[in-house]
Amino acid sequence: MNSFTEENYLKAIFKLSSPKADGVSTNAIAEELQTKASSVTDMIKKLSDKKLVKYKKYKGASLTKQGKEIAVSIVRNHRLWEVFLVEKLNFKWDEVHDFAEELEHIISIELTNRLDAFLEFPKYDPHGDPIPDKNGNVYNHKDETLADLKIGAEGVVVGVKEHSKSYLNYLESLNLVLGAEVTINDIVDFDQSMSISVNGKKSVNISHQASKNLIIKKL
Amino acid sequence: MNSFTEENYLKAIFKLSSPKADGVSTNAIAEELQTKASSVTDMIKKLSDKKLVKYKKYKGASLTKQGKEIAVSIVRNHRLWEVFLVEKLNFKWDEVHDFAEELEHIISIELTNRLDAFLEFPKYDPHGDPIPDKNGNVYNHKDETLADLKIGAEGVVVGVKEHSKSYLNYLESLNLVLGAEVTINDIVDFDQSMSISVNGKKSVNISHQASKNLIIKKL
DNA sequence: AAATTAATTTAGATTAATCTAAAAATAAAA
DNA sequence: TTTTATTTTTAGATTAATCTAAATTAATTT
Ligand SMILES: [Mn+2]
Ligand SMILES: [Mn+2]
Ligand SMILES: [Mn+2]
Ligand SMILES: [Mn+2]
Repeated sequence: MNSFTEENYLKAIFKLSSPKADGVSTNAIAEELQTKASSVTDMIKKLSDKKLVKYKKYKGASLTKQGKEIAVSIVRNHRLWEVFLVEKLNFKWDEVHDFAEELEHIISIELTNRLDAFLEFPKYDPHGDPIPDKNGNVYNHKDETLADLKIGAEGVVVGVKEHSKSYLNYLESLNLVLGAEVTINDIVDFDQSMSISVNGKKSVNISHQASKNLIIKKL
Repeated sequence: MNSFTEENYLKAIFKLSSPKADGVSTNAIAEELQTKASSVTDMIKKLSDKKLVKYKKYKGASLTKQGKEIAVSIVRNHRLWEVFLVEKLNFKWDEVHDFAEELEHIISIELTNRLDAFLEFPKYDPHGDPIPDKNGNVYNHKDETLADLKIGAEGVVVGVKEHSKSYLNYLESLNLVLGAEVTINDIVDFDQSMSISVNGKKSVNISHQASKNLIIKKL
């Protein structure tokens, strides 16, 4: 068995991995987990001994097949529990992450699959993040954000790249929830802030900081 | 915040406490938690420092008001999650305890109360154990077991005193589930084993070992 | 009441996860 | 290609939870 700590390291390395770069740096993991580089070195050695992580001194860490399987199953768990908390217990999308951080560590394929069935096999979590299927396949959104759109373009909100309470609350106040339709009316050249219409209502303003974290599917 | 370990100690002391005796012995706690007496001494000192446990050297441990509140809220959590797992995810009554042992440590009054509401405020868990209410009140069953009944007596199964998989499976094979009606047809004087009818069906035999762990409400 | 047995506590070690500070390796700049 | 800056690793300490073995206190028997 793996400790919660080990599982959180696997999840962090999974999150920080990209198809291009070969290894995740010690500092990046430390930043993600709010810990120190020296602690990270210790842990990735340990995970390497357990054959969950590939590690070469000074060359960063990457997940083995087995390590990735565990990481994906935890992400699957996390997102399914978030769906449960929003759909069944009526929590808001900004309230569920911390609970899911704990629930995700109850590792049981049987439990996860039954939860999945109970929720009727959701494809996305309350933040638009894709839920990995039984076999560990994840189909991520194209990484197109509101900030990438041109004047006149239209799109639908399909996800967020930032999960803080304050950001999610702010989006909600603008009705920029999942499924909302957006039209770009104007872009200010100076700071790239935008005037947009949400669901055809009157124009509101949104900063670049906010627009670049909103994932959009163009219409 | 308290660690899982600390919470498990509080729960153990709660479980072992009785209105009559004043303190729970070190050895009893060690036995309950499958650990050593010396470890227990260390932990109850720590919980005493935190004012969750009253402790006098060599005199055993008991919960303070605050310690008891925490223990009861964990028990409430545990039993509600067990109901969820059986009622919503269709697990069997012998499959849910270990999951609940983990779920119970996600401490949030809000989460617990919403789960309670979602489950429509159940009074008992899948093993017949009473679920403490919002205010921490628990109404236990009278401690009358099948073994206490006389020949000719009738009763309803309302709970179990033993939660092992093998016992629960055995009961199920005899249809001795919650709500089943039992009639005592005969008692063998030698070993106190019983011949009983379940829901009016033909007589089956049950050992004293098994009958004394089945909680019954007389009709 | 003294001796024996049982229960409990203390002393000292161990393991996991963490940290700070210093050393070593790599990357970037001059 | 040296020098400097950054990143990463190592060395050594710390804290929580555990253990074994020894010492102490309490309970039970003689
Ligand atoms: Mn989340
Ligand atoms: Mn999410
Ligand atoms: Mn249980
Ligand atoms: Mn139960």
